[in-house]
Amino acid sequence: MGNQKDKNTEKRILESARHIFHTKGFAGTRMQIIADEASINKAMLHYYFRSKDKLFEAVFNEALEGFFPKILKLIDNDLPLFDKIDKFIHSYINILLENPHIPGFIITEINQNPKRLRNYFSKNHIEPPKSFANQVLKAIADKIIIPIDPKQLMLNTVSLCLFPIIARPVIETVFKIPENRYISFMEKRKEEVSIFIINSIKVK
Amino acid sequence: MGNQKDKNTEKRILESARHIFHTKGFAGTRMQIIADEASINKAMLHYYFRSKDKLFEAVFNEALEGFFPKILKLIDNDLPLFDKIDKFIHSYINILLENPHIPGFIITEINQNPKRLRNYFSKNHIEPPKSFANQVLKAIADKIIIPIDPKQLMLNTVSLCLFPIIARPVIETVFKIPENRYISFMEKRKEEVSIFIINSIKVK
DNA sequence: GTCTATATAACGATAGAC
DNA sequence: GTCTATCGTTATATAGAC
Repeated sequence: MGNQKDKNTEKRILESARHIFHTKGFAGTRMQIIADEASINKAMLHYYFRSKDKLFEAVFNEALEGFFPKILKLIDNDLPLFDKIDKFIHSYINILLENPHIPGFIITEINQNPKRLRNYFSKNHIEPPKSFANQVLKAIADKIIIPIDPKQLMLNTVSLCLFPIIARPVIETVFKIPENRYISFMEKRKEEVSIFIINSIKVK
Repeated sequence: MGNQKDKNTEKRILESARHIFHTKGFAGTRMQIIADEASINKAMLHYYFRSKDKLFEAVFNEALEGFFPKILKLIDNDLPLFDKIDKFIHSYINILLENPHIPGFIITEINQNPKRLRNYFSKNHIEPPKSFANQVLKAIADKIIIPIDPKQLMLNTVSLCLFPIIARPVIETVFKIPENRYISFMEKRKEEVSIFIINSIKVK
């Protein structure tokens, strides 16, 4: 049926567009390449999405909506602080290994147009999680961890997980890690980062 | 004199090309924009650098040569481990604040063509610093620090310094840090990162 | 909805006058 | 060495047949 075919074509276009935009960025993407990868005609892209800008917007919004809420959810639970951090790191790196190109894509495009993210955050009422900050401050008051700015702790955790994903080819070259061993390097890293962070803040 | 004017023009072109390539990347850069910013004609770009590729190569190689050697030098000294790490973090963040677009530029372009960096490393015989790894292993043996893979320690340190520079607009939005307070946020961060790392590895 | 063919604009690059 | 004018290509986008 027509309806069925529509969906399949639109889906195929979005899949290809995702792949190309994520890896090449907006400026590096050619509509022809997306069409080729979807095994359809270039004109179909415009039939379904009107313009390159509109197609990009679909892919970009999808990336934002599939990423930030998922991550903020990871620290929205009642676990004790150390368990929460440990679980966050493991889940976060898992998500990153499944979507290795999303963070670099978002950062690159936001660098080109910072307004985009601010609009998204204000439109969807996304807030930095106060519950986590309060939990950290309470742990400090209870002498469970040493004094630390919750923002810096959060940023440290994200940095340690995210940077090796974004800069993978650079790190492979500098540390001479073969391409096929990088996944296991990151698997091992989950535990190392978790220990590293908890060690740093724990009162002994 | 002709010679004097040559140098000035070539220099002006390179300055503009640097700025545009660093912020927009290769695919996002237009020769016309570089010419406009240098207040010269587009034809001059080709007179001095033949093609967009050649001009890019000049800017890119300059970025590599001005960055990796400078950083590797920061850990090539006889300081005790904790002093070395502390000094590295302060100097490294200083360099990054002076050249905030270089790391993102290098990472983006290397992601498009990983061979480039491998060629640069092998051609210039750049090696991961063994002296640092040995110093870490000795500190572990001497029970000064807890057991940790030197590569992971190095990667952790770089991640904590570099990621906030690369992802600046994202972090500003997520943590609601005003643009004009980001520099002081990073200034403060120097000390926090230093404490964070040394806390994590120190035997108490 | 899907294709081919084509319009239109932008970009990199060159020719030629000064 | 510097400019204007222009060529050749490639990119996005549309028209029109099926």
